[in-house]
Amino acid sequence: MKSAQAPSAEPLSKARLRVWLKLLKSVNGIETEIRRNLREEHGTTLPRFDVMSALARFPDGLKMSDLSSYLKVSNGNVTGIVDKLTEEGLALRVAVPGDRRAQVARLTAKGRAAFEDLAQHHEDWINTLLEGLSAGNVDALSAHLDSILDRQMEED
Amino acid sequence: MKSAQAPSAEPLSKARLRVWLKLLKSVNGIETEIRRNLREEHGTTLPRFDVMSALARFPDGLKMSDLSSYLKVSNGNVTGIVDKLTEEGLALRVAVPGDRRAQVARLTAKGRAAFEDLAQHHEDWINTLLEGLSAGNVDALSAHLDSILDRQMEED
DNA sequence: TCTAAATATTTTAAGCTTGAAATTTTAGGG
DNA sequence: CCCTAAAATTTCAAGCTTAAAATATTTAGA
Repeated sequence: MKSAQAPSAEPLSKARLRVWLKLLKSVNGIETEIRRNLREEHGTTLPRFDVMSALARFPDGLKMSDLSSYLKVSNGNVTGIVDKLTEEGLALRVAVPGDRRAQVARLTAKGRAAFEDLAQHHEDWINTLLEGLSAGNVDALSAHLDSILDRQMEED
Repeated sequence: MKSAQAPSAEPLSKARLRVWLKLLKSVNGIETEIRRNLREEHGTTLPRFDVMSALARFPDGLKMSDLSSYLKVSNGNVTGIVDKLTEEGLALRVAVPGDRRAQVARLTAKGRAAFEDLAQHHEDWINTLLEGLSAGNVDALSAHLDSILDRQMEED
């Protein structure tokens, strides 16, 4: 007895490769535009925005190591970015009582205000860039991404 | 008379922002794994793979400027990468007859062989990373990405 | 022919990113 | 108490990336 599925002209691995390239192109296009907006309209960068965004979610601050694992970047990376934000008065480091190795990074009031402004514009940019997606499209796309993300959870 | 659409607890812009973050997470997760495989198993990097991949598609070679616009990166960027590939005997620059400003970058035989090996592994890695997507999922996801990409075409 | 603008590429400075090494501090076993 | 391992962070070297400046060449117009 034959297989239930029709023979495909293209193996599934090729179709997956093709959709991967399309995924990459979509994300890179949006990311390039966001970086351009951040630079030209706000004189900042995406890594800085990402760090500020993480710190905004944790008003009590985040240990440097928690910040880097949250953002999935190296420890050394966040060191430099927090250094710069601190020089500009947007963030600060606070000693952790009871552990002199650790420090917690926090946004200053100025940093919070700057982030609120950036975040609103960021949402607007994304809303425009994803104009082609209806509410239904968003849900369907989200479900497909979940099946990719599920696999990533497993491997750690 | 009331609007046909039910009031949503969450505005569409928030839903789009959420799916954008998920898109980013999916792509970054896959990309990190590909970079790790390229580094640990083949001693190379994604930018080098991308350049080799572009050159492999154009056996007669690509002008440096065509290469950078094809890859959507800066001119200066490909200069450095082609320099390194050339030092290693994987690529070479050929003068363009009739225009002494321009040069065409090409893969050497060694470069083509190296790329074939990388490309096969790359397809395998993607096939595994996207294991969660059936053929039908791939097509549906692809359609959604098209509606994002369509918009990117417009703005140039 | 001369020359200004356009084109192709490389160079440069600044910032991002990583993995690995170095530093400081803490924790635990003897 | 001592000493080794683990943990938190920073420093470092190397590579990627960009925008802008510099260089070289070609094109087109006066």
